[in-house]
Amino acid sequence: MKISTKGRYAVRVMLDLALNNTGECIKVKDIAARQDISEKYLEQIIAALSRAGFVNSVRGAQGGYRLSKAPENYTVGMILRVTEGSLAPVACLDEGAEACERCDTCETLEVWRELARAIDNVVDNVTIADLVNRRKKRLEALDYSI
Amino acid sequence: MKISTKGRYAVRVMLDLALNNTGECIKVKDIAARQDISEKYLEQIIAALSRAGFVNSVRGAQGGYRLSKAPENYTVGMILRVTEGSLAPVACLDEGAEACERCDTCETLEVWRELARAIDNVVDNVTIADLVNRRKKRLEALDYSI
DNA sequence: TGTAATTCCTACTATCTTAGTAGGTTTGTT
DNA sequence: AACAAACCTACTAAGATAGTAGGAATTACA
Repeated sequence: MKISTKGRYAVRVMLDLALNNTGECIKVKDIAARQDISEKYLEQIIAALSRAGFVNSVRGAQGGYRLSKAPENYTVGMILRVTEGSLAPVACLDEGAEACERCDTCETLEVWRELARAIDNVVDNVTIADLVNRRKKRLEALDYSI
Repeated sequence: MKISTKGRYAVRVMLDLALNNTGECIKVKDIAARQDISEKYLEQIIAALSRAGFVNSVRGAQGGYRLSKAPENYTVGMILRVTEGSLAPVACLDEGAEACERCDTCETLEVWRELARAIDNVVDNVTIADLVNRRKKRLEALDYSI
């Protein structure tokens, strides 16, 4: 029941892009340095985000990436699903899963359904914009305390 | 983010023990047959439940297993934690995890905390007794429809 | 026009986890 | 004594995870 590094890193990448958005392109190299993640591995992760249309890429020198929409348009759930695949806690609940023959007598399935709902409810209700705001508030609080 | 077979099977085993409780010992062989799980694999799973004190074992011929307490004393969460280990979605939140150095600026950690709470809230609020009752209701509904 | 910087693409790999299998030992009943 | 059960430990095949590696394509800029 762990979220993989891929998923966790992807969320951090999206947050990094939102926090460092100046209108300019942001290079993988810079994200990798800030987030302390291998450049090469990040390349793969951001490629998935790009394929999903979450970021726009600009090739060549001075190229890089930018969020394709404003941060409030991306939920943590969207990002995790793109990088991790389904967030359902059992295969029976994956999209396109064929019903197993125990389904109708399977008392546990209902529990997994509740669990899936609870998980979705959290990750689909936090956006990258929320994380940006929390970060800002945290920094403000820090300022006052000095 | 999947629950392993071990955890899922463990819940089914506990439910099976609750449903088939006649006061007599229940043999692994019978559970395996009813649940359609390999006997040898089940042995390992039930051994974990036994070590945790969830079931009592009786060795020798006519031996087997029994729930050590009434079904309402076992939550799905307890069972999953015994067989799966921590249900926390990231290692940072595992019991006894040392704080990583990014913790204080890690906006995502708070999301994982919410997620952990949501997961716990589901699995810690469903007991084996609940599953037994749901099964009974389902069977009754079936009876009436005939 | 050349060169450096960047994304893009594909393959490879080492390690860990999962989901079992296998074989034997101990304990208790009949 | 024979049998049936739990108990114990080691092994293993397949897959997932978390990267590494190397180069090709594209573009800005000198």
